[in-house]
Amino acid sequence: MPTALPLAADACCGTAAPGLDADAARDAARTFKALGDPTRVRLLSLIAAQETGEACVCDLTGPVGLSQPTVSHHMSTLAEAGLVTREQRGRWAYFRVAPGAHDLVAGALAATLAPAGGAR
Amino acid sequence: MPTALPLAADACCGTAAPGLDADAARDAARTFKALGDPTRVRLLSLIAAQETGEACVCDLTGPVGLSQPTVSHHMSTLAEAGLVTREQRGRWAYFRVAPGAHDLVAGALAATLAPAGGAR
DNA sequence: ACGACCCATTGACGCCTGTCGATGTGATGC
DNA sequence: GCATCACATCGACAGGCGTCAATGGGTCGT
Repeated sequence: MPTALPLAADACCGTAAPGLDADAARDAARTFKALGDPTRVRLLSLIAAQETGEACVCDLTGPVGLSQPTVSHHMSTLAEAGLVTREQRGRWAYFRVAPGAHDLVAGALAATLAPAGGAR
Repeated sequence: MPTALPLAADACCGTAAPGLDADAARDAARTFKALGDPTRVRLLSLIAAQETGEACVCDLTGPVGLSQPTVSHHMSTLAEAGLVTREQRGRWAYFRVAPGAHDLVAGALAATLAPAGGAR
């Protein structure tokens, strides 16, 4: 719309190094956003804390104190973010922390804090 | 509401290891939530990409293409999360990535994925 | 075959959040 | 002193998100 003026970048503003491009930022934010809810953090930690490394939904509704559809919804979010994997085994759906979950988050963090690769 | 039944946790649900407590989960989620927006990720990466390691608001409004109040609001969010520090120097406010920003996020991640400390 | 069970999906509701324009507060420069 | 600049705050609005009750779709046991 009609904001053609550059808004007076006078004394300040040297326009130096550009950070992440919009795509990379959106990607990193999507990963972080999936962890941006206390319930999801708790769900993920619950799964990680299991001896077997896996848990079904009915294992999780109790500890978090939420309804089954809500937990299912959160698990969908986590799965879509690539943080957990879902395996349908018979009647139950077993979730486990995705193998690359840690690297996924760590990578997003590294990309954010060291956009130039750290070696520039 | 007559829902006195415990909802029948029959075959499944062994109630095994408890993950993070609610407080720790809320704390970790708060950190991740601050990074859960593409704009904030970009702002953070922009600051980190500066040669001097610092940037003022007017350095940031241009690259992200948002209004000054919006950028200021996001910076407040990042500062409140402990990810950036604000230093008022004369007329300008210089932001830089907080010294412990990386550890803050990495710690939250570790707490989430290894609630038992990995050694339990 | 039928009921019981686990889970996902749908529809709806309230709150939180990202965004902007307008205004206020300090500091700088003439 | 007064205009100008940089930034924060306020008020308002739209969209997204978390939550639940109700329903549907597979699977196991009898």
